[in-house]
Amino acid sequence: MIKNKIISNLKEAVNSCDLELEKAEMSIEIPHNLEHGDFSTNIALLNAKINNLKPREMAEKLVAVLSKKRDYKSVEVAGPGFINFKLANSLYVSILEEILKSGMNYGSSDYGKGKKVLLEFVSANPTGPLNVVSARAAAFGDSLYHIMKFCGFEPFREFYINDAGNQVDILAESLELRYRELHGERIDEFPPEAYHGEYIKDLAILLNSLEGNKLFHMTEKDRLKKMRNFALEQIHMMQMESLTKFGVEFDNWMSEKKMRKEGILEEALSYLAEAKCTYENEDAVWFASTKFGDIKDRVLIKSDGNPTYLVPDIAYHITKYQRGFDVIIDVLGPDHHAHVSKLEAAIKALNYDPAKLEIVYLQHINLFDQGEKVKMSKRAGKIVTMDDLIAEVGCDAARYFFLDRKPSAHLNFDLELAKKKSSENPVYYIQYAHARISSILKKAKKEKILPTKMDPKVLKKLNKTAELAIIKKMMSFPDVLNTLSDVREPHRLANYVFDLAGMFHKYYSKYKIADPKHIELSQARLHLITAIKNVIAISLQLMGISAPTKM
RNA sequence: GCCCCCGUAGCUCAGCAGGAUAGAGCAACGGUUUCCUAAACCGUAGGUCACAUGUUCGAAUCAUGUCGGGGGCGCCA
Repeated sequence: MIKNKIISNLKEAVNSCDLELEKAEMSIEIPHNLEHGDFSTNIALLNAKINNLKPREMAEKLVAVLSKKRDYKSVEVAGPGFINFKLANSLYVSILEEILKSGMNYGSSDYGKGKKVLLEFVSANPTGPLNVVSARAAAFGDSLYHIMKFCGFEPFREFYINDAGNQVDILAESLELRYRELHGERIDEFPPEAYHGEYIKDLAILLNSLEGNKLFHMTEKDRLKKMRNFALEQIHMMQMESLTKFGVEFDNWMSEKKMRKEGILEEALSYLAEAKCTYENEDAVWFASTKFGDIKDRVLIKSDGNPTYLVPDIAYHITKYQRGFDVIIDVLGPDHHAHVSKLEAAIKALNYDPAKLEIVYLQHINLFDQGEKVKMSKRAGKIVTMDDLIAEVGCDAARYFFLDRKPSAHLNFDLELAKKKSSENPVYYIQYAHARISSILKKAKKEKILPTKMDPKVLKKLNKTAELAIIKKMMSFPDVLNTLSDVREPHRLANYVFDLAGMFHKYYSKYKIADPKHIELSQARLHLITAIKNVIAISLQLMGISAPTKM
């Protein structure tokens, strides 16, 4: 909003000076150094050449016009040709008023222009409890959903259930073995590819309590089918429960089994055949993906007649396109980037727009406890699950720690730190700022110095550097949200709110906020911290973290 | 061999659609409480932004290459 104002002022000035703009995309920045003003632009550096001027000369011409505006305390040329703006205090006041008026809607916008966005995340195999990578995906996807919604996109959350295919058969067989064990059978060698986790034993016990030995009277085929459906259903419920506990919801659960029943695999295959990019070789059906940028051709139908995982994957993505999304975001784990070349090839082959598909890769997580890396082995069934983690550090800390890092970076998760209730732990530091403000407001209310309405004359009392800096920080909030909804990086919000909380704590310890001796000044400050509280609360809400009023 | 991610303070990491003097937290050291929540604050110290070349008014940021770390490359999913 302020930025737009500056841009239009600049363009006016350019016109009135009879100058030209070669590169219209100048930057309007908030300089790190306060001496460089509140905002700064490089317009003259970018466009001096075309006007046959030196950057500083062009900047001076513009400044001559701009400094007549009332919104700026000063407009100056600096360095190699930057133009630095200092805002008039009245502008700060009007910004603060706007923040307060917007309340919990501050920062929301129509920036996304109602673009329909499909966000697919977690999509863990239904063969076991959710692990920490799924937890990271859940925190990431859910926050991105809320942020994009807040920024005017129309996002849609989807979980793809891989409930068909080979690994599901292995799941059924694993359960069968545990079930037979329960009935006294000795299993000498539990196959290495089977699922070894304790949860399979629990499922066997549960199944046994429901069915007893009835299952042995069925044919093997029927029994395995029963095992499979039972395991899938139970594990799916387990996963949903974990996600609910974590505060993560989905708009749709897409079942591969169901899609297969609807004949969507055959449909996908026939589309590819129609596009003339399949062929047979050695009893298998191949996709000529090299025609579309892949490094080698891929098998679609194995020589045993079964489809590879690629077919349902392509079929699923066809549905994503058919459902009319403008943006399709796949949040994938660290071991999936090899899929994408094949998938993209298929999308090109079928003439869908590959630019609509965006892949976000989440990287690995290493858990550390007491400085030691926690060793996990999926094979031996020794993994830390999402439930373990939540039980250990709590939802708030877990979500914050997952969001604090950019998705593409490996994440070292310090369990000890996440459990700490001190300023070392950033999530407490932020929540504490919120609680502290709540407490001050409560006290001010009791002492009857809490203002009931806004008065610009009162707000003008805010003129300390720290106060203006905080307003400036809050002023950038909508921009931060818009940018991160564009680049899909919620970690920027975590960083932002941490900074804001820090600014508040420092401000608090330096200045008395609610002081009955100075009513007007106190009221102005109470307005200021109310605004801070709102911005912190909004940020935490978007990250799925609670904002306590008392700690 | 090919592909993806990472390399910034002792540690964990921000900053990267190019901008002015590179930031924060932790750890280290030294301080702050008759005062609205000390779950806080202040101060000190700490850097060849892995390296090289290029692009330009300007590079931690972009490009190419090198080195180092992590992960991935089946008619498994």
